[in-house]
Amino acid sequence: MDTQSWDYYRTFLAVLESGSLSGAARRLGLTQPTVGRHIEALERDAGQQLFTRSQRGLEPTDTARAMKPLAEAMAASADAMRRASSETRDEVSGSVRISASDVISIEVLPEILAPVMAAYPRLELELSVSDAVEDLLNRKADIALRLVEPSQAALVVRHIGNIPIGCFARQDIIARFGVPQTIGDLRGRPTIGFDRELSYVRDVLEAFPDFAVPGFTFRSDSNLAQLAAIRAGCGFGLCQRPLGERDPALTEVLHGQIPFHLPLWIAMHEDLRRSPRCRVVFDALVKGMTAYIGRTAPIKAS
Amino acid sequence: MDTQSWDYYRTFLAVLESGSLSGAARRLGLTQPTVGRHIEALERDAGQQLFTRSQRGLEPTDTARAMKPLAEAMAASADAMRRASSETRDEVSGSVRISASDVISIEVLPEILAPVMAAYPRLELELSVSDAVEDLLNRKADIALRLVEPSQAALVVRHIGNIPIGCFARQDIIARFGVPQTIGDLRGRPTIGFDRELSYVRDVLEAFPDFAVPGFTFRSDSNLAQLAAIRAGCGFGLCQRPLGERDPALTEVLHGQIPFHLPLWIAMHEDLRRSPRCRVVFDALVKGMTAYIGRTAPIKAS
DNA sequence: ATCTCATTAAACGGAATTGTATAAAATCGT
DNA sequence: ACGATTTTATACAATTCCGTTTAATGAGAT
Repeated sequence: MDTQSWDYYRTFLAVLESGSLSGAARRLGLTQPTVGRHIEALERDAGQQLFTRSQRGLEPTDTARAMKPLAEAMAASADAMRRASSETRDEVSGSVRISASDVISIEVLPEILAPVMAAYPRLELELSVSDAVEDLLNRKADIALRLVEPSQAALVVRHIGNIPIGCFARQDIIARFGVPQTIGDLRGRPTIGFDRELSYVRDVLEAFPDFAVPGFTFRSDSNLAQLAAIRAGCGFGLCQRPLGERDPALTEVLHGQIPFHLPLWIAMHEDLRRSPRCRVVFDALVKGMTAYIGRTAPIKAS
Repeated sequence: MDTQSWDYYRTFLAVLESGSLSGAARRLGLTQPTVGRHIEALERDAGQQLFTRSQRGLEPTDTARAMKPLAEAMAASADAMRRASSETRDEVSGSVRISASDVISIEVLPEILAPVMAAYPRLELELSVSDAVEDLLNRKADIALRLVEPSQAALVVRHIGNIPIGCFARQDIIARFGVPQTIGDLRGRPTIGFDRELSYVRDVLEAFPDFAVPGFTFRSDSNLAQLAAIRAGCGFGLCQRPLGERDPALTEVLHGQIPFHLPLWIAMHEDLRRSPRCRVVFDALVKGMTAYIGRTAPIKAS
């Protein structure tokens, strides 16, 4: 019936992720024979092999591969339990796990979170840089900042606003290549953009067919890399307008001609609404991100 | 770091649900001192009490209560792993957990599932009678039959159709009270309906304000109990038309005047699409439920 | 008021799991 | 081609964890 230790599932996941008994043992602080015995027990219970042994590790079978997301869900819940158990009553303490995109995580969140940490010395933060949407479902994060509307029940979501996108370049680039007046002027100038077309880029292009994409001369799918390229003077590129505006070395061009904006949502699991530590961080994020969007000069009517 | 056995979380959940160390020990097949040690270890790690001990059991603290849904999620994932691991490659075997409403579970599913079990002797089925929508998220079920559209990502959903609702009564009731010609005629006759207004009933009434609800003379929130009442001759009542039609003792009245129907959806987690055992059951359910809806005579245009 | 039945808490012996040590095999690099 | 460094698999010793037993405490019923 219930004759199976949950710990076996943990070592199962470690084996799956590390690819070998020895690697899993190192990660878990166990020994290789112990890990081997756990897998053995699981296979005995399942009535079939879960891994094909070889000399360079263990290859999972189809069954084991099908079990992986479940094991990951268990791990996420276990981590969330540790976080929840670290919270003391009526005091902001313990750990909060935040999930956000790379640009937001690196360019925006630190300055918002620093005063929170200063105000609550016993608060710990974990920042998961990820765009995976299902983070909150599987409790891989307590709070998520998303650029699409979370379509989940049992979530408390807050629509902060839309992050405007603008086209920026360094002054020396503008001095050398002049100020483009229309999007079409970008052709022939050095531009920074996407490499392979990401799905959301495709969506944007479908929505705005008028926005002719020039052939980018610097291509990367990482928004962070694009931002760094803009700052380094690789050419003209798109980025969130608040980021471009606060960098004194950058100047905006094509003002009002970029029809993109990113809807920003902050979401949290409903169960955490009464959790002081999550509540504090959630409120700080709402306030901070609102200010982040708000300090942008409004787009003048074209 | 990772210094905590996942088994402790299992015993934690058992203590939470049973309310005492002894009860949890009985359920888990452990002993009371062992369970006590597990909780002790968890509290040591959390740095705070999770339960207040008393002589009639353990009362969870707020922190422990906040951890409960996470522990339940772990348990659900662990169960799902056992089910997944029991599946052998290219053979329909192992266990499939189905979630459906009470009426569907009892009146419709058995006849659909019996031939499936006969065809695959090594297949096991678990039937969870529940209306909880988040069943699939937390992997508390492999396949769910729902009467509302599942608004979840990562699900493969199939809209089967709409289950028509009709008004039925036993012949002796009709003989004694006559055939009502309009809904208004139900007033004064014995009727079967809801007790407290359920949320979905409220939604229906909002959608069809013309449908004046008579004061029911037999009230229950259980659709199953209402059906039993109709069959027992308690009066006129609403039920799924396929159910009413196939019962020779019942006769439909007010044909075409009942504006309700229940949209029927069958949903399964995307990960299970390639699982033979789930696939077989899913397909059988789609076929069976389609037939269930389809054999109903269409409502004549009024 | 007393008896009975539950509960938790603590001490001790035993069993099961774990770790250590070693062998065997194969891959990767030189 | 051969050595070095992986890996898994097996035998044995030790520690940890568990179960049994006991005591203590309080609640509920007669």
